[in-house]
Amino acid sequence: MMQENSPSDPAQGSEFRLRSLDAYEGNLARRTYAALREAILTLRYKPGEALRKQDICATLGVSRSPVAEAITRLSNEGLVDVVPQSGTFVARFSMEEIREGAFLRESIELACAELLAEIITDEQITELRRNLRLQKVMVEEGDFAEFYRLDGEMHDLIIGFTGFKQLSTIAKTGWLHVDRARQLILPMPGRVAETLQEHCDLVDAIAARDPQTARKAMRVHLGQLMKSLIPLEKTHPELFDPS
Amino acid sequence: MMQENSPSDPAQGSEFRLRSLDAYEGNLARRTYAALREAILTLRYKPGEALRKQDICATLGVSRSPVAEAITRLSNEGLVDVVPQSGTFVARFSMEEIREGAFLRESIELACAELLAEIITDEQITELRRNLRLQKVMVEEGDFAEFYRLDGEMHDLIIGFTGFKQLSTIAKTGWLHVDRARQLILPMPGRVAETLQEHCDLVDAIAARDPQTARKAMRVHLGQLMKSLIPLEKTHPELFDPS
DNA sequence: GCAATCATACTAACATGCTAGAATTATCGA
DNA sequence: TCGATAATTCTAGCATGTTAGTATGATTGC
Repeated sequence: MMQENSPSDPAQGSEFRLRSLDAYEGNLARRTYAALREAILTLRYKPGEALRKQDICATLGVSRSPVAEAITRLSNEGLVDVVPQSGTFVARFSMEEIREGAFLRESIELACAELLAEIITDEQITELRRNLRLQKVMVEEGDFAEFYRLDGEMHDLIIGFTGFKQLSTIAKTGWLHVDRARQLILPMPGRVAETLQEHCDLVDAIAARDPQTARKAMRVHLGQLMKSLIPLEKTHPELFDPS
Repeated sequence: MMQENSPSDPAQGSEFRLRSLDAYEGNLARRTYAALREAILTLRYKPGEALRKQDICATLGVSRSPVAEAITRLSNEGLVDVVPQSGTFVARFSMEEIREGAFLRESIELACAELLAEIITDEQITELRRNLRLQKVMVEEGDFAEFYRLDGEMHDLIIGFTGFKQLSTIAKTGWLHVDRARQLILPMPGRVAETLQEHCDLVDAIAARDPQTARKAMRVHLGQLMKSLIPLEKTHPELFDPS
């Protein structure tokens, strides 16, 4: 199978793309997984690119076992494609998968919002509003990276308030593909401000214990996001699955 | 860590519990995973029991590598608990996890039902009704195993009709814990008939393109199921997580 | 008889050797 | 020059050796 790793590539070769395993915790396999995952999600490994086990082993200073286990996990999440007896390749974007991830997260969060309408406490609402205030500051300061971190944290809070432990992980796993694609769009101050407003609307609806409105707010929010992602398939066709 | 594998156990020891790998497909690791998974879900391996890698290797006739990989995957799904440097144990039931699995599936299916209200085709509705007729036959014949298989198939159909490919897998993964616990309750003809009726209500609502009613039907359906599961924690305390 | 200590037998985790098959490159023939 | 074929060099997958840490059971000291 041809996987077109353009040979004339600027040979970003030797691995400056993986953070040291010290940055993570757990056993070697888990840390290797975390390092690879981060590199893939931040596009330091490009979609379609081949993953060279030997290089990874050398760079991280571990044997093939933990690397193999890490790759298995990445394969389960759909971040890499394993071709038997041939090679492992960073998965290309697929608009279908992106839609699916967004749909999954919407499903889960809508259900959570609905549940929360009955059980959310005032302290929890306060925590959400505190997060929103920080988001506002980051928008004003133009610190988009931190804004997106807070964005993720807010969604985590909403899901976590239901008391379910695994749900957030599942929602995030589906969200992976969306997150990776989002790396490609430069944050535009105007759009970020809109996003913040959408977050406020969502939290307002939850705080008002109004699941119907929360539903609509979530719908709008994700709809806007998808609208910004769809053009990517035209502007970066080489990163997308030929479908 | 003490895991109390009562030593005076009737030594169901030597492995008659794993089906031959021939019954599955994929590479050895995947087949080993499938075999173990099936044995755990059908309670041939009991919650809390230690998983002996060596026995598994000997029974299946494979080396430790594929077994290790299989166990890693089971661990990710929460079906086994790995204790570093000590052992691997079949996860005990946890009512919290069961609730969570049910909630996840409900979330996904509700969202799917809502989406389907707009896009479902007549052919798809026909397929659902065909499945329901078969369910009815199985209830009448008392073939509960086949009824539950059709049950699962129906849910798969509903999710599959949205066109999303991975969603069904995710819903099923969450549902694992529910399914395993369900093995403990003997199917009562009366309850099974009720279940069938609930399925009919759900499909009717979807066919009528009425997401609100589908919502309620799903709620009722899963609520009934949970009601039958909750007593298990009292009747089989040894299989549950001390929580 | 009982508690603390030590030896033993397990385990998960990791490292590494080997094999079959795929992709690439080199070689050869026209 | 070009196309087919053969050799080489990759890979994933599997088997197995090694190590460090845990639990268990025996032994000892009281």
